[in-house]
Amino acid sequence: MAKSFNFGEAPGHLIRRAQQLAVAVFMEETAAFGATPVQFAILNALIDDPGEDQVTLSNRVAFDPATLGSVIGRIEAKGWVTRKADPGDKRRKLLWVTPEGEKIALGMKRLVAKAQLRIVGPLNPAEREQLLMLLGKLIAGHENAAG
Amino acid sequence: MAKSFNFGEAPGHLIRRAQQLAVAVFMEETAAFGATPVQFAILNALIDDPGEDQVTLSNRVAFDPATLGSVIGRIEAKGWVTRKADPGDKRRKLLWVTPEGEKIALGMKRLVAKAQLRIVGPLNPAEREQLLMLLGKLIAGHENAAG
DNA sequence: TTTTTATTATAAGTATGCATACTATTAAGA
DNA sequence: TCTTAATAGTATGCATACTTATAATAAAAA
Repeated sequence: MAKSFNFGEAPGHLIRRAQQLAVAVFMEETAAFGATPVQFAILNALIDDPGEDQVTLSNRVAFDPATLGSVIGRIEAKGWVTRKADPGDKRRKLLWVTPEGEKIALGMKRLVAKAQLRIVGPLNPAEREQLLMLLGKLIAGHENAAG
Repeated sequence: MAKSFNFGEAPGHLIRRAQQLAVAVFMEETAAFGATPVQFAILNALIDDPGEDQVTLSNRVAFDPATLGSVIGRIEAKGWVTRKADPGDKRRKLLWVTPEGEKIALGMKRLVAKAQLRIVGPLNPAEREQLLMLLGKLIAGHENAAG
């Protein structure tokens, strides 16, 4: 039977599936910590650059600012980060990771690395490098086209 | 400064970014129709296999059954699909695309193909094929490991 | 300096995506 | 047959994710 559109092999479909399983593997490996991939990414980014404002952070990790706000609200409620108003610009709220949040991020680090390895597990080393290179090029190409 | 974890180059991060922009391109190309990638996928799948039940469909397109239910609820409200109870098994609800839904799917088809091309636009033909192959292998590997 | 524009954060609305629980129904076993 | 297990679908809760709107503040322009 003639398929009306071969959706199953379309880039969009494959990328969605890959994202699906990447998140699943991450959550499986780090279940003990109760942090999602996004939450870990934020903690991690803030450990590298403490006192960042939400917009700068959202650009750095490629999150929608509105989404980032709600995510930060959740990890703030967990006591992993704190928001403090910038004295120099009262519109801004600067973000810091709490000792508790730092403990979580550090504890997860090894497991996250393991998860990342598991995600590309079905590929051999050469293929892994290829995939990361191609995804990087894909993303860079769209970034340049947009911005 | 030593980064605590090189998240920006991790497979999970790159896959998330790719998914992000793939959806954005899809929505941009097909904005006139008001259907999301998931909604289009469902319409399309049901055109190929009319009268399918929700669980079978959810397996075929790799959607969570609970999510699929709510998605179908929305496109049913739009009048694009209808749910009819299976006389042979009253638990099942069989799905059909309405003429209106078929019109939408057909109208979108060309634009979706264009979007898929745009998604891999930054890559040359050889790289595109490589990427799809690698993603396919990645997904297949995890499917076999899980099920 | 007053008006306009831009920026930052938040809120509201829509749409996935998954886990869990619950109902209805069917199938399997004792 | 009666009980138990499995299945299909729905509902609920949590967590993204983006768009648009709004409020507050800041910066630029008239």
